[in-house]
Amino acid sequence: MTTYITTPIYYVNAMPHLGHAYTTIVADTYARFRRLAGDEVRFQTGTDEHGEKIVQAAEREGETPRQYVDRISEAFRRTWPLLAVEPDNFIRTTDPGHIRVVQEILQKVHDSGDIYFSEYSGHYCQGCERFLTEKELKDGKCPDHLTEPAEINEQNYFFRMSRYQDWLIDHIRKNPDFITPERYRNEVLSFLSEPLEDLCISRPTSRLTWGIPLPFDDKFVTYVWFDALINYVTGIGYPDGPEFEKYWSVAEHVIAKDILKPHAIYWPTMLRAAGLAPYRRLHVHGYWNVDETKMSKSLGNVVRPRELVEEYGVDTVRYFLLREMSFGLDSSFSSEAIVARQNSDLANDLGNLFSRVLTMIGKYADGMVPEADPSALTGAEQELVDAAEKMITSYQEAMDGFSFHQGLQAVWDLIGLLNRYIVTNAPWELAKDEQQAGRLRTVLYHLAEGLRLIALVLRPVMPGAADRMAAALGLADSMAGATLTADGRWGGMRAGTRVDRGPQLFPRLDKKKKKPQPAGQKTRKKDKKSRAAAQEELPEGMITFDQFGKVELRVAEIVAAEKIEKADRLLRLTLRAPEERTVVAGIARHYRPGELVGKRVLIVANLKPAKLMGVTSQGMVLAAKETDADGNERLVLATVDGDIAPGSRVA
RNA sequence: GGCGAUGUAGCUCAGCUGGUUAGAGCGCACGGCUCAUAUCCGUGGUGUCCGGGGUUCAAGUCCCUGCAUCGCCA
Repeated sequence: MTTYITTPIYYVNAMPHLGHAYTTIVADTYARFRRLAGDEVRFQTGTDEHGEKIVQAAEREGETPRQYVDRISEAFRRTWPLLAVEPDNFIRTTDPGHIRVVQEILQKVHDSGDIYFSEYSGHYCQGCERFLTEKELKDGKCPDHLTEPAEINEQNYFFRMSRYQDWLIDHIRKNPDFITPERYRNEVLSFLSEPLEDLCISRPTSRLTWGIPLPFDDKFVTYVWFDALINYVTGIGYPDGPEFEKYWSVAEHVIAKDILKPHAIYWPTMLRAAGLAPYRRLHVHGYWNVDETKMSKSLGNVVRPRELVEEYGVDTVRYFLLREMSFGLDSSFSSEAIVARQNSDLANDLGNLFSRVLTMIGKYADGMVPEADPSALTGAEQELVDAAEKMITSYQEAMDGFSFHQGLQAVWDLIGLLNRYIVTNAPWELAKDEQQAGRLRTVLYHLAEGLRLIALVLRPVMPGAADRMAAALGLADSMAGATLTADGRWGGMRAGTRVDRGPQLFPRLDKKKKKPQPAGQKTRKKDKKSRAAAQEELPEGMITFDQFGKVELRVAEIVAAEKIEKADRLLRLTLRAPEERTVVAGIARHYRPGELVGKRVLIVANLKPAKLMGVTSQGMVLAAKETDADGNERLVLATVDGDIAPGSRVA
């Protein structure tokens, strides 16, 4: 059996965050799981590097697009080892091999008549990198970017996607697991119940040059999605590499729900038009909310994988993400939740189980796994063996269906049973009685064997911790090449194996140890008593709801903006909130005055006025600050998600 | 506005094609053990299964309707 698993290639206009980390860890875990099941596996990730937004981002950073994409792509590449993610291939859409294949496919689809030239006019939004329909506009502006789209009348190439609509509907209906979980399959079918429009796949070079030139018309470059999706086949050597034959028929993609449409609709129809088979499965997951709200730059609650690993360790992070989220649904991320998982699941249940078993083998069996005494077997052992085999089966089913949380639950059921088995059989009592020596050896053997199976199935999820478990069990060498078929059944532990307790697998974490919370998070409702208590011993860096309430935040509309002479980072803004006021903001390096007018921003309205470069500032504009790996700062104004009157209070 | 999903214990969620006193984990309370990372084991409680109608011998589970939240589409 073979497996080909991919993550999306990540758009390099932002640094890696929790969402990227989750998708990639899922794919890595699945790759490791399939290898454990005996498959030959190919796992690919990479970066998507063309398009207008990249050009703009590069400009902001004062770099050429090439320098910029090299830098960010490298940041992604360097992130994966921190998460114990080991892809077989890291593809970039700026790789010459990829570019060549994209052009070949375009030519092929063009030759077969599925690409045509047509005139198009409409409202083009730069932020969205696409034309907006009349109905999408709000007050003549793009609802997402609050900017007025440009009226553009241009000629472009279109992919005849509509031609494959019926085929696609049929294919999805006939293959229930083509798109999973089911909710997303339904969503796609519902979308397909309306006539599909053809896809505009070109951008004129007059507007954009950072892209792959169309092979049949050098006055155009390729639309990013038509370019990016093709990475899944170029990465395995399409058209004539041997790997392509081997892996394409079993291709599985993992994505987040925001890019469902390109993957469920554009991509299969593109493949069909190019004469290629569709991928086998598409796995769609939800979002991580951070402290109950969406993760976004403007809220300043973006979670960085590097920081997580530094704080909790890679195994805990992987375990938490896979255990906490029901694949497909949204989930909440918080430091409390991860600490709770670490302490109760990893330290108390699993870590402590290893510790107590290994100590007892040390004390009662000279540190060597004893041989079970067949004459001392009871129903308890049978129950344990049955449960272990059942665990392996449900684990495999769950992992294969991307139900990682259920797979882990099955493992923890066995961990619970082993802990109970210890208590009911009380080896410390057996050790006191010579007559019970056979019984003691039997119990200890069964415990060691249970641990072996647990270490085995945890390898895909927590590779590092599983290695440490294997080492403690004296199985460091044999575990490395283990498979579920050969080693996933009861009885693989050899009597006489020397065990070594080693250091704690998972230390307990102090619950109070916690980062300062980002501003704006919801305060938990508490009764009066505990709220009063909270005031007395407030964790460092936290404020009470009342204290927060003293800050008067408001929405303000920027009506004018101009540079302040001699100050290279200050702008004088005239705001309506709803009264007119002047605010000095240190954003001159990040925004040009012209692009600010009309924006609705958030301000602190009751800040004591202050003079900056001779101008009195009546308040403060909120912006999120980001510092990248190289220490470059970037400011993004905090704004509101929708149309609301200037002066509205923010609470 | 159209389509869809979700709404179950303090929290996070399981409950397949309707069938005995509605479940798990965490948290909480009490008890037990001592091999163990103040860990583990046992016991316990609370639920208008979102509201309102209906079908049925029987509904958290099906139908209608309302509310709330979210998503996709326009």
